[in-house]
Amino acid sequence: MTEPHAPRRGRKRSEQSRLAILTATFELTRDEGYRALTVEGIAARAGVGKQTVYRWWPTKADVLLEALATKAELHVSVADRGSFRADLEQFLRDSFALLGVPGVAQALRSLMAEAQVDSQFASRFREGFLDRRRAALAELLQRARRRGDAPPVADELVADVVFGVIWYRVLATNRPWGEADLVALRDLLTSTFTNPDPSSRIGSTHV
Amino acid sequence: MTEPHAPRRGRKRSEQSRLAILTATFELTRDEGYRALTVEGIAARAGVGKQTVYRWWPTKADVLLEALATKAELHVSVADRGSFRADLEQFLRDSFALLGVPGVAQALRSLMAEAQVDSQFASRFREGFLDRRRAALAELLQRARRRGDAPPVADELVADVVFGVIWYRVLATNRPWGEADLVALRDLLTSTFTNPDPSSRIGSTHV
DNA sequence: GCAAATACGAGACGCAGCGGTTCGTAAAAA
DNA sequence: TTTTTACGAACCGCTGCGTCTCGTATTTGC
Repeated sequence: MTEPHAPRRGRKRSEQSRLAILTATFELTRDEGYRALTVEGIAARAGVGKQTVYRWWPTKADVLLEALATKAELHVSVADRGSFRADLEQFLRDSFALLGVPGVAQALRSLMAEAQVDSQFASRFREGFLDRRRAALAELLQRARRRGDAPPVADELVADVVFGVIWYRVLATNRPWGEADLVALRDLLTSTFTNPDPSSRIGSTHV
Repeated sequence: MTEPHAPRRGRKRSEQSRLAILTATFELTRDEGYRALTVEGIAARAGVGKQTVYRWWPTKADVLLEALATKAELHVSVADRGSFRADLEQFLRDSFALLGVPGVAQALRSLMAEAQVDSQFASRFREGFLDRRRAALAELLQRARRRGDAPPVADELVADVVFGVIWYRVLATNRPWGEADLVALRDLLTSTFTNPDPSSRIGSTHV
């Protein structure tokens, strides 16, 4: 994600400095907030020159993105649990657990905020995080389609609902998660339902 | 929202300057992006002293929040359309239309981003925007409960899904809205469910 | 072993924007 | 008419950005 270099001669990149930068960035964001995160602060805390940060990362948000990947296990289990219902439940459980790790929610909020203001970083954030999560859920859905127990809803909508609810609560409300939330969301997306008014399809703006 | 003053004597607040500031702020954000929005730039464009901005608003985000309320009709229709299904459809239609107004989506993304980084502003953003929208939807849901056609899902979850999907698409994907999105979301939330596995209520962590 | 190449920590630079202050002036109420 | 408040304009010190330049350390190619 950060290695466009393939040096042939000369001193090698210091892995120690790299890790010190990532750790300092993650901890500073967690403890002081993203607003207080500065490149100079990162360098000072990591015992590193500013240029060493600028040499390897385009913005401090990119440092935080990599720090997040390093500090927290972002892997979501895609193990087959027999049914889409169980797979989805585990996916949600993993996601909530990740958000419960100190600093992770803070980092994610900061990254999403930065993505709103820096469109270049937004692309990298999508590729480096958002799209990967979406791909993981898509894998569960494809397996469900094969199995025949996929929800009667477009995959895209399922993903929008899952990630929409999670992100909205993180960004806008900050309500903590409970087991009830998990069950409710799982049940909403794994129930067979019948449309009470099949005639009201597209275009009926009014009653 | 911005009037903590109740002046008794002396020159009155200039309504012309106030509007010039709001217009400049909205247009600068729409055309140049929130990153390029500075208090000095607002003042220059509005033909106003910097202090006139600082006197009435705590941060530039608060100016933008008020500008949004001034420039776009934020009112969501809560007119009774006979069924929750129709009410929800209209709510979504209004929301999509609002997001289609040039500059509005940009402003909302900027405000949400700022709220992630400034917790004081986050409170004001919630009170001044997020909570109002949620209250409007809650009104539709209460009416549906009275009528008996509310969805078989907790009101809070309905709100999380509606706003979650909308915000997630605005913040994370930026996919445009189509009629199909509206129908899909409406149908997801206004269908009768049958849970395929009623025994798996709370607590069944595994299959 | 030596030279070229590259990364390192440290610190300097000019720049932009912040948030606050001080002008002299304009308007509105007592 | 005096007092009070808001106004546009300009200035201040400060912080952080992003770049650049040191002298030094480390690694590969010759």
